Amino acid sequence: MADQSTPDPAWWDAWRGVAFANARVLSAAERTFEERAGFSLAFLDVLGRLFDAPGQRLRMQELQTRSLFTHSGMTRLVDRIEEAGLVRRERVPGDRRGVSVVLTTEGAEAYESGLALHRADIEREFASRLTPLQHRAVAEALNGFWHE
Amino acid sequence: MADQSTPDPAWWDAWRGVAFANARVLSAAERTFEERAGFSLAFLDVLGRLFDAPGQRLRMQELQTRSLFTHSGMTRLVDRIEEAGLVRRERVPGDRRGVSVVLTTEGAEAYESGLALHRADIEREFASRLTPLQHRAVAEALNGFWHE
DNA sequence: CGGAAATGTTTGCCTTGTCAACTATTGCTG
DNA sequence: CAGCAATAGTTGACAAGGCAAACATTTCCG
Repeated sequence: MADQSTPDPAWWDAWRGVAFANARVLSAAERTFEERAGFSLAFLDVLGRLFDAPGQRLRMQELQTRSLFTHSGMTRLVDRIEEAGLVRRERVPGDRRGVSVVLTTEGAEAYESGLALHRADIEREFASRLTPLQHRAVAEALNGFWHE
Repeated sequence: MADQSTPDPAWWDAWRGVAFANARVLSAAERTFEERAGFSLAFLDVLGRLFDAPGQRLRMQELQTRSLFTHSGMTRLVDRIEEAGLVRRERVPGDRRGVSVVLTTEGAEAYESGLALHRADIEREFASRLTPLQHRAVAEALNGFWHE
């Protein structure tokens, strides 16, 4: 059996905090985002990766590894974003298997305005509950997770 | 437009850290959990709420607000857990609308062994990457999210 | 008391995401 | 350069979750 004498070490509380904060904040932020922005947070995430990429384009593969979707999930997500006119698929010169996903002008605009909305939501639901000191401590402790 | 001169304040980095850590850790932990434990992390979450509840039972409503599912989602999740024999629905005496979800003996056992597995995964994927000081800092900063 | 509003839960329909299998293309190795 | 493994991406079948409406029961209130 598990060791009952160490019920909740600090790392467990830290993890619970992360899991709960993420779930609560995201579900609050997601609730109204779509109707205000016209698209979902999943779209925003993909648009952001493309926005920050050189040439505002990425291969499907890179999109898959940077965000947390499975292969087929990303195919269909990009399908929907493409239908909305925010990205466009292009053949990769020199590799006929590959596809580049390219941000359109409307996509870039949608991203910028969507991001502003989303940041305001996060500021209200998340940032306002922590002190500046806590912001820095959390950022410093967790920033290893989004590069590796 | 948004103020371009404050690109990424600390609270934004803190939020990105939370969101990314959650996604990465959870997807790594989820990958093999089901085959080892015999049930999903969603099950584990529900079983845990029941395990900690007085009488190891909760109304659907309480289950819904404590975990982060919508109403209809919880109905069907409990359906599946019940099919697996880990919980049982009982009528609430005095309110014929209500249902209590009660942990079975197998459910309690499944929870305890599942939790041990899960904690080992979290220790490996999350805890081992932070210092004890960081554990405490993150726990202290975020623990407001799982009580409110 | 009788009907309207509130509460507790489930159901129907649809969207989203996953897994495994499939097609197409490229790279490696003998 | 033949053949086989690896890479890139899509598809089909299906599971899981969301929203709104439905249903059943209880409470409120004139």
